[in-house]
Amino acid sequence: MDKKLISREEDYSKWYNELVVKAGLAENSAVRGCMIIKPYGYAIWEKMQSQLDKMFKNTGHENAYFPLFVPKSLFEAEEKNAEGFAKECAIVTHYRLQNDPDNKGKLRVDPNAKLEEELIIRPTSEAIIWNTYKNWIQSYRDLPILINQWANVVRWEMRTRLFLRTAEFLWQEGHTAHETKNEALEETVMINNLYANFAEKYMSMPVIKGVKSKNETFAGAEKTYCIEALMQDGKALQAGTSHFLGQNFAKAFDVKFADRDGQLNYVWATSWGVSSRLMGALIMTHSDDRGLVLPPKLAPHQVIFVPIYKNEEQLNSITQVVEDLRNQFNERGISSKFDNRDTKRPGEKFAQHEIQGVPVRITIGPKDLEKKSIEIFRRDTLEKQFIKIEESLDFVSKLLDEIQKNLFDKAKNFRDNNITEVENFEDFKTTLENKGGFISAHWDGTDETENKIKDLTKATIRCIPEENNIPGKCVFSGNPSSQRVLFAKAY
RNA sequence: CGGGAUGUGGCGUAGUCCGGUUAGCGCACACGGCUGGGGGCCGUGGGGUCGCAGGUUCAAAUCCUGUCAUCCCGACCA
Repeated sequence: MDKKLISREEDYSKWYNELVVKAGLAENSAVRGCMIIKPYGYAIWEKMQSQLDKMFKNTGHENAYFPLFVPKSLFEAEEKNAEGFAKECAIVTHYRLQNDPDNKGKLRVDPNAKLEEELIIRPTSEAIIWNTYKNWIQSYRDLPILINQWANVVRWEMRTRLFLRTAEFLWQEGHTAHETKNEALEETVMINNLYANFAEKYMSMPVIKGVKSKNETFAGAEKTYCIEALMQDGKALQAGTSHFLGQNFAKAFDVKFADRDGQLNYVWATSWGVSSRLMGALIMTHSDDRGLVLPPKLAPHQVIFVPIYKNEEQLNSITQVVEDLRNQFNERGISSKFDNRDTKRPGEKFAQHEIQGVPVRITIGPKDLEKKSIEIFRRDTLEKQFIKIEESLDFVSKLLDEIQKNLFDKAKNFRDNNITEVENFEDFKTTLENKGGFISAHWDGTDETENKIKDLTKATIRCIPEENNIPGKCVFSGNPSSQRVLFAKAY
């Protein structure tokens, strides 16, 4: 691995890209805009996945799986949704290849194998799922339907970026059907809170909960709730969305049910999702110039043991101590790994685990065994200390909690320091230019103003936060505003 | 799709303007040894259709034409 430290003074996206590759999380694939997620990166994703899955199930949801292909006729049924995704679809038009008569050894698309109806590779699954729900729902007794799907989707974006925006990405998408508007709205809000909770408790990433402006609302939704995070370069990242779909999809796919009074009604719907983009969020929130910094709750292993030895005899006595400690850790729910590769020297191991963000490293060598102590290193503050072996279990257990909390506090502190309230458009522009981050400003609520501000500054309304109802005057138009909203440049 | 740039062992590159020995270097890799508490040292070695196709020439990584791909900046976006 290159010895050069990753420096934030260089271009931030270059820094980010190098970090992702060097930490062994992912790399660009030969297929345009697609990414290969390597085992270490996937292990982190699995941690997120299993935690989220648990949270969904605790709130009454079940997993299911729907097809990758969406027939075009289904896709176009909900007009706004179709329009929103039309420009970024991958489309299957043929089903067979044949030997190319003009080009020996090559294959070509068999012109006779054209599909009667094209298949869209799902950019999201509302269409195919609602076409299915139509057959599942007749009565209020069939409701609610609370389903989540773990899947890949494809969006043919012009410009891509590892984890943050790839042509194919992994996500979960929840699709629920409800008897009443209120119930659907409650579901939407509940999920948004669940996402916020996950981001803050597990990713140690502070988020702002709120609602999207009309411009930024999901295509086909009535209302989009979201969680927004701030990255270290001052740009905002949409980390998760939860949509109240009203009856739009029910009407588009003709999903009616007999209500408690025997009346036919359209069902009320929600959909919500988070994606492998959260990996990018995790990386950009905590990493430093020495690499990744993982919150203990999402680290594939929380503790890495590195032995220092000159001969096999020494290694054997170290191994005994390590195995004993690992058993104790395991019983306490602390995951660990013993890096006893004899193909790498200690210095290189230190560097590797550091760039991979392992929260705690324990080094044990002959000198330590003599003193019955071990060296404990924490990744977040880079501090080392020596601890008696018999005290190490309690120490590490507390330390992991402390790291988890410290990462959150640090990120929150940064975030809070980068929310600036401005009262006029001049300040708006200079703050955005010089400081970045979120700008809290009054807005008259019109698309027109939002678009003009976007054209002039590239900043968009990231969200209309909850719990902020003090009226004022729009920073751009001077017209009355019901509350402050958060502007930022976004990923 | 518009503007810009770049394609040379696994990775990063020199050489291209001004054609001329066997295409050079660093990292990585393999072997041997010294080592081992922060990416260590010495020695030896393997690995290249210079993106692809065509042309000019005694001679092409280098010049010309075409083509493909990738990256950056815009429009688009989880």
